Amino acid sequence: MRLSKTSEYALRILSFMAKEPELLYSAKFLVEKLNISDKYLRRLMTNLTKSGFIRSAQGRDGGYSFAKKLNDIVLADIINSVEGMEKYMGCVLGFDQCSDANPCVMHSTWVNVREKFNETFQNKTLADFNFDEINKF
Amino acid sequence: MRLSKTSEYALRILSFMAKEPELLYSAKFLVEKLNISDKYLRRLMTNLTKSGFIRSAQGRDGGYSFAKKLNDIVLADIINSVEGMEKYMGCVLGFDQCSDANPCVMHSTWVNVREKFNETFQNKTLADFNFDEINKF
DNA sequence: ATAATATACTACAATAATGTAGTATTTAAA
DNA sequence: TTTAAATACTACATTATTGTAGTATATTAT
Repeated sequence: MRLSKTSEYALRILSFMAKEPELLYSAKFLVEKLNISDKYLRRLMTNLTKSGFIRSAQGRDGGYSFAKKLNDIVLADIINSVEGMEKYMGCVLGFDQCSDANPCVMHSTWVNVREKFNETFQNKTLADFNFDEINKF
Repeated sequence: MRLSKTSEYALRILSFMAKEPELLYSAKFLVEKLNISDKYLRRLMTNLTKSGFIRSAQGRDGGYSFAKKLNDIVLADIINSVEGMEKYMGCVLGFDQCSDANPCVMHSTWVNVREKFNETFQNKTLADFNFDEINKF
């Protein structure tokens, strides 16, 4: 029930950009706004660019902008691009061999919770958030 | 959507003991069965004893047994005793200041997922698992 | 040309989480 | 009284995650 900083940051960056999806955002500007260290953010931007969510414009006045429509950017795909959803889909008791066919005692209970997460992240895109409401972050 | 090893182990130990809740389990036996290092397990047992889930019988032929009825052992309380549920209840974007009153853009979506986890762990006790089924772990 | 901004590396530092080692003491069955 | 098994510490080792530093090169508006 917690994502890694890497996943948090990736979502934080893209959801921030999604508020004004037509703009071009410099790494410098994002660093100032999002409280993420410069090098860490740039490393993530490289991943997100390679994964095709954003494109980079090099040279003076360059920066990053969306390479896809917001409704084509699925949250689970963002996680996958920076570290992989599987990381979050393991057995609650930590048994590697646990599966539907070979379940631990808490398997069905946990699958229930886990699928709520998975479905939400598979079904939500960046277009599904209402940026007009008074959201501070 | 992932618990720490500490939480995993605590649940692993207690759910193992719950299969035969009347028995006394030595630390040595649990270590052999559960693939958790000796010192780490003992440290956890001390926590779980202090929290009142189990009691320790010292001396020769000692070990651990339940100090409560299984239906009084709530999963969330186990997590709380070893590290705290709050750890799993934070903002998905990692904003400390994010709250119902002061939400991030993904707040309502995340609360939805988070509460599924929270409710499940607040409502399930060790008595709610069917140990008669063919669960390998 | 210069300046701002990007890419692409490599390497190291700091912190948090997990795991291991050791030593001394207490308890209670046999 | 001996012994197995507990408590209660302290300290260190390993690994993973997160964060920082530096250097070299490419791109494009001005």
